[in-house]
Order: sequence, then structure tokens, then C-alpha cells
Amino acid sequence: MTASAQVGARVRRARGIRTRESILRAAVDLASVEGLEGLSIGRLAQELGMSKSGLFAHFGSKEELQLAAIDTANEMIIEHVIRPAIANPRGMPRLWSLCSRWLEHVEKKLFRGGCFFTAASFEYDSRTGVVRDRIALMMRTWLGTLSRAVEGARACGHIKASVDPDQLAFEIETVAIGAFWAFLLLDDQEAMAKARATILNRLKSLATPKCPRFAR
Amino acid sequence: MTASAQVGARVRRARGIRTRESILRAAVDLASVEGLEGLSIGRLAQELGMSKSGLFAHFGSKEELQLAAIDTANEMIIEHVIRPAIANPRGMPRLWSLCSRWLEHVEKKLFRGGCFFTAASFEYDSRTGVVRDRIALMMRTWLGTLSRAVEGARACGHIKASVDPDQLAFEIETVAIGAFWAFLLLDDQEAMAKARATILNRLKSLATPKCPRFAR
DNA sequence: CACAAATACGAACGTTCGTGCTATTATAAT
DNA sequence: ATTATAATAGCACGAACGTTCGTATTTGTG
Repeated sequence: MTASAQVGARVRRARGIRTRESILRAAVDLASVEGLEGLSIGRLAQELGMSKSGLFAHFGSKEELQLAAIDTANEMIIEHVIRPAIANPRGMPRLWSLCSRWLEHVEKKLFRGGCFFTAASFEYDSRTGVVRDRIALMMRTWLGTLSRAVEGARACGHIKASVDPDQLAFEIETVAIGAFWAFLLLDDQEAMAKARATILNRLKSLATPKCPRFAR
Repeated sequence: MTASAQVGARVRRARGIRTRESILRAAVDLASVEGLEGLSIGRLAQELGMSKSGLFAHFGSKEELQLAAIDTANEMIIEHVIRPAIANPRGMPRLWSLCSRWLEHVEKKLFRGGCFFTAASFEYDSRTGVVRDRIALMMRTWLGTLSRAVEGARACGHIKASVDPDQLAFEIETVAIGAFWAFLLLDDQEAMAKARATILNRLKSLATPKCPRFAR
């Protein structure tokens, strides 16, 4: 197959990709509310005003749709949380931005049902299979991103050298999950602000004199 | 209706109540894995070797089954976590036992799928209706129990008077949820032990000289 | 314009869902 | 032992589920 033929094929598939993307955007939103298992193809097709079979053809199975939805949600996190955070200078500013935006994506309802990955985590935490594995992978990757940001702050001398990056990353994520829980289930309107303050205090307590001002 | 007729009716209903209880025990286990919405009557009947309609007659609707399952899970928590904890002397020992047993119920798999209420929390946190309301009520009640134990410890002079019971209760619950997440989804075998240590350290940091030794 | 590929649709498959009805069995009181 | 009623089973229902298939429509390219 020549390069031009590949390009031709890619161009020809342009429309399919576009609708596939719109399907996945809706799927992520729906799944964040109804759960990845509760997500149904008929319901999704109805919401998009298209046929069940037409939608189905894009994925071939429900499981593939679920996996694609997870990937889409992940890309949304990269786009709205990680990428803008990475734009900040390395060290504490970047780390704090990562934390703040991770909390923000729930407040701003990036996903209709709150945090897609937290919901998926607890939906699949006692199952087996590729869907569970993919969710676990995403969460490990996210923890890794957080951990590397901590490591970066340590390398910059913004936080004490004694800090364990993995440990602190996990602590931060725990505070966030707790906040999501209080905010979404218990309707605690101040939960997110309290979590932001908790993380901020924790980071400040670890900061060195060399650390620049990082929270506006 | 006379009193004896009521007693008679109650006795007559003995068998029904027994099977109802066995249904609910299985329902709680199944729901802790598949979710309260994924819990299906046919599947449950099959697991118990009884007919769908026979099982259904005990509840009248799926929603009633879900609510009854929530109540049953709650009673299991009271039985296996709260009651034995309350048996400890008021103050720090009782508070610590509450924390430790709350973590323990997941390690010991009181529910097949880990923590019934944490799973249900994140399944229903962006829905409306009586099921969600019941789950939220249970979690608020649990937080209240935890908070009252903190208050008791403060009244005993076991922890500093400056401690905010609601705040500390929430912190403890957050650590627990984070541990469940790491233990169940990420297969972190040390997550529960780490959470136990985290809470223990936190409590010790708040303890007064008057506080008795409380962790074996 | 014509052709071929990509895309979407409609209908139907077998299964399972929750939920009614009716009949049958089990049980406790008389 | 008879009887009233509680408890369970059997059967059927309409709807929704994921999935398959053949056909129609749209699309970009030659």
C-alpha cells in the first residue's frame, strides 16, 4: 500500500471518525452518570439521533465501546488537566496546577457525572477483564504523572528532599477522591474548596524557602 | 386486630422472613460486585435456586429490593463494625476500634466486592431518587457515628480539645476510601496496613498524655 | 458522471430485564 | 383433619439488551 493510498483512505474515513468522536463524547458523559456497564448502545443511539446498528458498527462490541470511552475520557483529562498544568514552570507551580485542575475538572463538570475515573474505579474494582485492567492502567498512569510532578518539584529544590513522590501523589489523590465523594454524594458545596486548602497546606508544609509563590 | 392475632401472623410469617433474609444476604454480596443497578432479580433467583417470581414477591419492585439490600448491608456494618467497637471503653479505644474495624471489614471481605457503601456511593453520586437518598443517609449516619466517637474521645480528655469531630471523622473516612481504592483497584496489598498506620499516627498526634494505650 | 468504498439504516435475532397474574404448595391455627 | 393464608412456582407480557445481516445512502476519487 502506498503512502498516498493511506492518506486517501484516511481522508475517506474522515466522516466516520467525526461521528465516532461525537459518539464517544456522548458515551463518556453518559457513562459518567450511568456507569460504564449501565451505558447502553440503544440509549446512546437515541441520544444522538442515530440508529443502534449504525452506532454499533463503529465498535463491533460493547466492550470495545467501553474501552474507547475510557481512552476518550483519558484524552479529555490530558487536554483539560494535564496539558495546561504542564505549561506551568517545572516544580511546585506545575505540581500545584496539576492538583488544582484535577479538582477543578469535577467542579466544572468536565464529565456530566463528576469524575469519570473515580466512578469507573469503584464500579470495576472487584471485577476482572480488560475493562477493569484499562481503568487500573489509567489510574496508575495518573498517579505516575502526579508522582513525577512531585519528583520535579523536589529536583527543583522547591520541596524537601525527604518527600516520597509516590507517597505524596497517593495522598493527594486520596484527598481528591474524598472531596469528590463529599461534593457529589453528600452535596457538600465546600468540599472542593476544603480539599484545595488541605492540599495547599500540605504542599506549603513541605515547601523550602527556595519555593516560588505558586497559588494565586 | 387482636394482639394474639398479630403474634400469630408474625409467627406464621417466620419462614418468609427467613428466606427474605437469605435473599438479602445474597443480594448484598452480589450488589457489592455488580453494583446495585447491575443487581438483577433473575440472576439472584438463579444463585439461590428459586424462581424469579417467588423472589420478586418478597419485595414488589426492584427498587424495594435495592433499599432492603442497603438496609441489610447497614445492619451487617452495625453487627460487625459498630457493635464490637462500641463494646470498647469510651474515648480513644472505642474510636480506634471503630477505625480499625471499618478497614478490617474490607480486608476480611465482609462483602464479596469490598466495601458495599463506597461502591454504592460512587454508583449513585450523580443520580436522583430514593436509592441515592438512602445511600447518602447511610453514609451521613456512619460519619455521624465516627464523629460522635471523636467527640467522646475529646470529652474523655484523650485527644486535644481543639479537635473538630466532624472534620476528623471526614479525614478518617477519606483515608479509608483511598485505601479501599488502592487495595481493590490497584491491588496494593499494603494499602490497608498503610491506611491503618496513617490513621494511627494522626490519632497519636492528637492524643493527650491522659490518653490510654489503645492500639495493640 | 460514474464507480467504489465508507457509512448508516431497518429489521430481526435470541436473551434478559422487571413485572404482573394465576395456580400450587407449605404451614400454622382451629 | 380441616381450613385459611402465607409462600412459592409457573407462565406470559412488553421492553430493552447486545448483536448480526442485508440493503440503502452518502462520500470522495478518478
